[in-house]
Order: sequence, then structure tokens, then C-alpha cells
Amino acid sequence: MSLRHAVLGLLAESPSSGYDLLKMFDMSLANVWPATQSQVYGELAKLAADGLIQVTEEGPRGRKEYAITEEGRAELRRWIVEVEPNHVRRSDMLLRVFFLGQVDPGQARAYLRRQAELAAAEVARLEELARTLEGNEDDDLAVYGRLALEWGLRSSRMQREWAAWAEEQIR
Amino acid sequence: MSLRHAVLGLLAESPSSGYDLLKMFDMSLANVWPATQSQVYGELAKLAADGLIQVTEEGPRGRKEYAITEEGRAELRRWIVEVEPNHVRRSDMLLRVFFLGQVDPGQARAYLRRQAELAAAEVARLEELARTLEGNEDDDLAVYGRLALEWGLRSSRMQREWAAWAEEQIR
DNA sequence: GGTGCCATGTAATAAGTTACATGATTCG
DNA sequence: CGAATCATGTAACTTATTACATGGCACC
Repeated sequence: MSLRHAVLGLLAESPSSGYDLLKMFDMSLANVWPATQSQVYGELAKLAADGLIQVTEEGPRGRKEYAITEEGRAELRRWIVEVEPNHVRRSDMLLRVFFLGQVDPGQARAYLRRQAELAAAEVARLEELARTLEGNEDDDLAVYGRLALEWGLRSSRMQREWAAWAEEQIR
Repeated sequence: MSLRHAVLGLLAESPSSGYDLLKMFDMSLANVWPATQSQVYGELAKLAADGLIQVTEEGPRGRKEYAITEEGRAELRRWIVEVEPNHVRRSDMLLRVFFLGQVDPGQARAYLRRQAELAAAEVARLEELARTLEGNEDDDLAVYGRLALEWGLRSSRMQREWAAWAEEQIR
């Protein structure tokens, strides 16, 4: 049920329309919890039905602005502090590693080299993103988003180094 | 479509029944691509219908042993070397980080401390697992599984250190 | 007047989880 | 003979993806 809490979390920051939320998903949550348009609109309807958010304004073109309710805020806090993050993580990148014995060693090394390159590119992308965000420490989302970004950086660097190490192991 | 390739990969190693595969999923792939019983049996039926695997033996209690076909092996190799791993990764642990401004700083720090502890426990679990597996380098799965295990170790250590760092940032 | 963006929704499909349902065989 | 384990399958539900469908408004 994390999509629900992602929407709730964004609305806790500021009232927004589905369209606004979609942009926020693409800009700030894309690396952590991507969501599609159809998911967002559907979830907004359910959250409103459950009283966790409300329509506060209707604008042009059928625009509906939603705001979080007190009940919604309580639910968000409960989720943050009481619900254990679910630690199951699927990785088809690692799944392929298990089966690298099925291809020849040259291909296996090439696969790992490619993963190292992708990770290096990701490090560059995130470093660039960090520069873009620099100084923008106004809202909570930006402050705590930086912590998440740092996680991404460390994770990508780790993957780059692991892949290089793993390639070495295949002889 | 990774479940399909996970099953194919295990069958490439040795012919097995659904029941056998389920145990392999729980033992070796649990951290990388978990699967449930109903998924495995369903996928076996589809793979057989598509000619990528075949029933090679019927045992007691309706046991059906499946083996990969040449077609299946080709598809597995194609997937390993030609299909780009999908790099989207959802993390409700990091999603909560974005919204830590919604709870008080003490709770935010407690959250990060808890994540550091969970990561430390995971490091211990994987180190123990590495010791258990030591010397067992007979089959490809064990050899390449070690590479995946190393990824898990590095990842958990990174997370432990990141969480400790992040907790420090909240003042 | 037309292009681009704002804005919302639905439908179909795929993937994953949980629960239900059943029965055979082995071993002590 | 009873318990544990082996063994397979189906159904209901939830979550996520992709595609379809529609139309208003602003600005040039």
C-alpha cells in the first residue's frame, strides 16, 4: 500500500491536483516510487472515498485540488513510524548473475562490464542532479530528498565497484 | 517476464519438479527473485505449453519432473545477454525518508537508526550464509551465487553506513 | 485558428500474493 | 496408524503497466 502513502506524503507537503502530483512523482519520487497517471488518479479517488484527503478547490478544465485531512495526516505518520519497510527486493540484474554459467565466460564478463558502466553513468546522473538541487533546502521534501539522493549515489558507486570486482572473479 | 527466466535458469542447471524448484527459490533465489508456489506451478504450465521445457518423468504423488529444451536454453541465453536489466527499483524504506519531515526529529532519527540496525543484522546474516556456502563451489549456481551474495553484503554495509550518516544529518 | 499543455478518467493486461483445496507416501 | 512431508493445482484479490479516450484553455 505504498502508492497510497506516497500520494498522502506529497499532499501533506502542499495541496495539489492529480496532474501536479504526477509531475512531482516524475521529478522527485521517480527513483524511489514511480507511479503512472492511471494509478495516481485512481488512488486519489480511493483516498477521497476513505476520507484521508478532500477536494478543496475546483479549477478550470475540471481541475480538482486535493488536500490531506487530519485523518490522512495521522495515517501517514502511523505508516512512517509504525509500519516496517518491506525489505523484499527483486533484481533481474542479479538474477542474471546467478545464471551466468549458461553463457560463455566472455559474455559473462561483458555483462558485468556493462553493469559497471551503467552504474557509472548513474553516478554521473545523480551527481549532476545533486548539483541542480544544491541550495534548494526550503521545503522538507528537498531536505529529506537529499538523504535519499545520497543513498542512490552510494548505491550506484557500490554497484560500479562490485561489478568491476565481479568481472575480475571470472577467469 | 523474469519469473519465467528464473524457472528456466534453475531448470538449465538440473531437471526438477515444481516442488524442487520451490525449495531452490527459497534457498538460493529468495534474496533476488522470490516466487510463490502458485506462481511456480503456473509458470511451469506456461513454459511447457510454449515448448521451452518438457515433462521428462512422472513420479509418485503426481510428481512431474521438467527439463529445459534446446529452445528454452536458447531463450535463457538470449535473455541473459540481450535483454537490458530493468533498473527501476521501488523502496518504501526510502519513500519514508522523503516524508520524514512529517514526524518529529526524534522519530525521524529513530527511524534511521532502526534502518541501520536492520542493515547490520542483514550483514551478519549474509556473512553467516557465506560461511555456510564456503567450499561449495561445485555447481555454477553456487559459484555465481557467491557473486550475488557479495552484492548483498556490499549493499547491506552501504545501507548501514548511509543510515548512520543520515541520522547524523538530522539536527 | 492551431499548437501545446493542462487535466481527468477508463479498460485491458500482466504480475504477484494469499488462501483454499486435495491427496499420496514415507517413516517412525 | 498418525504425523510430517511431498506434491500439485485453483481462485480471489491487489498492484502495476500500457493504451485508449476525451476535451478545455492559453497564447501566439
